[in-house]
Amino acid sequence: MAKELSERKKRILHALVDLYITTGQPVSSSDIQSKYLPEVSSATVRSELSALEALGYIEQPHTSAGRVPLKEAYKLYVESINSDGASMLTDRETAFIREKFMHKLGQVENLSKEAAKVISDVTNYTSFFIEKSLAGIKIEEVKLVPLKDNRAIVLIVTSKGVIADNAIELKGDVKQEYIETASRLLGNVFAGRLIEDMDKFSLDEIDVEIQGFKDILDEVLGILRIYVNEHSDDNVFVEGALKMLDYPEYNNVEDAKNFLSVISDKGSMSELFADDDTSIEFSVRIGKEDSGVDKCAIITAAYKVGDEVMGQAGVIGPERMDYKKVIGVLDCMKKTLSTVIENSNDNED
Amino acid sequence: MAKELSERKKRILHALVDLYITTGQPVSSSDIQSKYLPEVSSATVRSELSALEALGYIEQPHTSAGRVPLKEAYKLYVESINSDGASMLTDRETAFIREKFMHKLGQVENLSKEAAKVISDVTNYTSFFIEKSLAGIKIEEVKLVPLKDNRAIVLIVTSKGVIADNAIELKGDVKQEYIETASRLLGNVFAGRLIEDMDKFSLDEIDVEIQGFKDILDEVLGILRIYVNEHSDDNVFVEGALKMLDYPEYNNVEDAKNFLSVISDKGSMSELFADDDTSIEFSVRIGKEDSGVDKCAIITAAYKVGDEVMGQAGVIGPERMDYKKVIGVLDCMKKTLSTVIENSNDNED
DNA sequence: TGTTAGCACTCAATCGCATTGATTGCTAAC
DNA sequence: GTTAGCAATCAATGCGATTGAGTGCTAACA
Repeated sequence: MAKELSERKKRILHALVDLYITTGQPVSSSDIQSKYLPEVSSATVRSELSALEALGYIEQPHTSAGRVPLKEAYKLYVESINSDGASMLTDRETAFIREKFMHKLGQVENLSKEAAKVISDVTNYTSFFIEKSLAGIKIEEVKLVPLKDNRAIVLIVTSKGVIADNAIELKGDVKQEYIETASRLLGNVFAGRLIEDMDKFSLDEIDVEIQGFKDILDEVLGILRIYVNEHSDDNVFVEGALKMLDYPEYNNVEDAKNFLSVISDKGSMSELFADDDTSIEFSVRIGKEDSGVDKCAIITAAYKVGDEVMGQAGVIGPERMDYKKVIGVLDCMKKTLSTVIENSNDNED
Repeated sequence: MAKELSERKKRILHALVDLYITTGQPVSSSDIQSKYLPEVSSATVRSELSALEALGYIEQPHTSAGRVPLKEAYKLYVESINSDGASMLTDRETAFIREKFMHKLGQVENLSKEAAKVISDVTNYTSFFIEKSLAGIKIEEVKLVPLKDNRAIVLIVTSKGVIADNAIELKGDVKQEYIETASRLLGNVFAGRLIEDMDKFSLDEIDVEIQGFKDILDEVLGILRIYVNEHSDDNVFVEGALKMLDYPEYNNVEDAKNFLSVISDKGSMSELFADDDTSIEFSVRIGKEDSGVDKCAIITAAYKVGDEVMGQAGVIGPERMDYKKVIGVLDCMKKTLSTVIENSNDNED
């Protein structure tokens, strides 16, 4: 990438990618000339294309075919879109996204899934949403609720819902008073803490009036730890996985199968994005060889509430995808989601 | 089906299906003759095949090709397997299934999912498990747990876990005594009832000491109803969906896509089996035209605990699938699962 | 009457070959 | 530096010939 390309080369490259994105076919010099550069001849375009090919931006599938963009060409194309800045969605599309979420207030449960669905619906590509599942969830209260037969339930109220999985066994004499003291104590110890910290939290720090309650504190901590371990995997929502099969790039069963198997495995999905730099707003990756989703481009956006990264949303599509639109949708979704979340936080408090 | 086929016709038909299942190619008269009926000539087989074709058991894709079984042929084939009775699994396979579940005791949570996975792993076909989600779940206790700020949580303990989703707002003065009475009352009213009945349960039947508690009873009933509505859909677990793409029947993207879209939609899956007669142990359906999974055979088994149908497990594969093995696996799974469930019930009580 | 060998017939699949058409690279002129 | 013109290239398409697997039919046989 040493030198800057001439302005005309840039225009030709941009035109080529544009055409290739819409048609999926190798682009000929005359296509470019007639639709994008009527002021010069196709022969001129041809010589420019030769140069661009030598520079590694494009290639020919075979001698008598048009040109196809390579990764470097896409990168340049995406850059130019990003710097463009104009809104890339129609009003109708923006409205569609807004509307989908505005009446979803309160049901934060499936927000991520819904977001993935909307992204996929609007873009017509496969989309995903990776939710950092435990980030920022705070314990509000801990209660001990006695049941029959000397059993009790530990009720853990968090900022995002109630955990009340396990019934625990209480030994010996269970007085009302014991329950109350234990409840109060549990509240004191755990309330206000982040649930994700429970993994490395130690009871040694606390030693106020735990005579006789050590067991139960241990048990609750155990429950919390199990919960953290079981839920620490990121939640991955994939929507529209089958849409990829509509694009000719995946028109053979072998590739399709490979794509779907990566896409539907949460493990490999989390992995695929584990090393993403979430400080960057949008990241575009084109043709990550080793990933198993070869021949794909992946656009991701980091979603934050305050400074905390809540998750990543993104789109997986063919390299020749409609980058403008996708980035537009992710951006719109970002704004809409943060409005929704802020509102719902306000409502809750 | 008016007349019984001659013994030789049956043998030939069975041979044809056998061969077709393993090769996937049209079967010729000489194939059958050399591998299954060496005592006659291929010409004889040919005339028998002619007859079988006239009877609608088989057909030729084109004049100069071998024969391919039709639905009726498969049905007969499956019948003969069923009446066969011999165990159709290797010891190794049986052991594999057993082993997978024996150390899963207690984690009844994902049993259905795991079952589907094992079935798919052993058979190498797409498998599914449809779990009647609410069948037989009984409410054991209902408690009201006060939180801060005049809120409270309704804790519903069932035979299969705890429901504690919603915090409700209590109005006015909340005394300890009120909570206790309400808790007791809620227990009296709801304990012992089946959760699936809550949809049509009415409070009118009860009118003991509900002065002042009508509101809270209504609210709890509301929570239960919402729960029933949200969970009344059957849980559908599909495993190995992509395995179908390994078979040449689904070697074109269009069909593959169609298959996957049916398979991955819980709604259409439940629908597909809604009208199944669950009193039959195994049901085999070959080529259900209208279902969207054309060109498939579906084998299902009903899973019961006592008399209650807990779910249906099954396999979806190409019509020419290894019926012996699949039925064997479903049968083995059936036995293994009922052992596991009985044991885990014993442990619990 | 059922079975068999032999042979002609059929037809999908494959191969080879010529044709087409899109597109380029090159060259010579502007 | 740009352009028109032209030969060269090569995937794709179409078409006819060939192949071969497999059948159906017929006549002879047990």
